[in-house]
Amino acid sequence: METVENFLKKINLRVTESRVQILSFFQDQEFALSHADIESALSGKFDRVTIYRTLKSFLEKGLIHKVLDDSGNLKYAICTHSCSPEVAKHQHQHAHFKCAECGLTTCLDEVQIPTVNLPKGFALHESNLLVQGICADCGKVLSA
Amino acid sequence: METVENFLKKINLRVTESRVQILSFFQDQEFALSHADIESALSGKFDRVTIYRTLKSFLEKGLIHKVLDDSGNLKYAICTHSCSPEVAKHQHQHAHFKCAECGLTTCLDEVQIPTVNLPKGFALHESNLLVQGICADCGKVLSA
DNA sequence: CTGTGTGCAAACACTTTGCAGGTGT
DNA sequence: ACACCTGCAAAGTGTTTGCACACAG
Repeated sequence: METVENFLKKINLRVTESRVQILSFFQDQEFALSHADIESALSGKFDRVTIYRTLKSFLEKGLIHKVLDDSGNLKYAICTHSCSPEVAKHQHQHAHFKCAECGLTTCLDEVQIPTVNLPKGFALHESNLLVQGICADCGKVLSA
Repeated sequence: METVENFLKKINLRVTESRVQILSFFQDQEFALSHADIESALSGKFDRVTIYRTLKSFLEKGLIHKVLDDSGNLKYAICTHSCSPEVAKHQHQHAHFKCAECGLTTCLDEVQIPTVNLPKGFALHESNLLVQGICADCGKVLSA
């Protein structure tokens, strides 16, 4: 078992209150989080700017990854074991589902993104698949 | 052969200078365009706000579709024949490639996005696949 | 002690809204 | 003539930067 504190140390980030709380929040959540989500969840405890900077350093260390959104507001989700921070340039193959009704975005760990055949000379870094629709919970409410 | 003017009439949009020029620009481009791209290409001819509103009405009419971007800035691309504006809710299955070096985003028409198996009760509306890497042109320059 | 992180203020960038006047049909 | 579209101004929202102080190592 790995504490959040040890995890931060391991990747050479100083253990500060905001990092611990934000990272813990990511671990508790099963949904992708936007800056606004974090800000309101930790309401008032930290400055907006600190949250921006914390997200940026987590991104650089490979702790979290971007989750695309069709509204233009990026979200972030914690990297699973498959994205180890040790590897500088690891391949991300992320699939996510966003519900148009409740707006929540979940990771679809089981979905395999096929390797696309790029034209000659193209190099692949990363693939992101965003599936949009209505989740089971919202579907029930809508049809009721 | 279909003129831009006739196309606009067919979908019940008034034929105005800004719509004609923006739609023509989309047709001429093989890349997805952001609001800023359009603004600078048509520099000064139209107000920023007009461009926002034009994009919005094109979107509503199904003339263009959103293209996801990992920078948070949405881009747009013209819908091909497969997205007819007549169909109110047509399935979009778009795959795009974005070059990390030049930043250009191209449609990958030939790539098939597999239908993902969603959990029970989930309804699918749309799938977007964004593949990122280095395009052939930038690859040459970088290795030179 | 030293370098990094934080909070505050301000700048900057992006998008939306209200309104008056102009234009397409 | 009438409804719709445009431009301008302003407000709203999201993000970045500079600087002084605080804190982790």
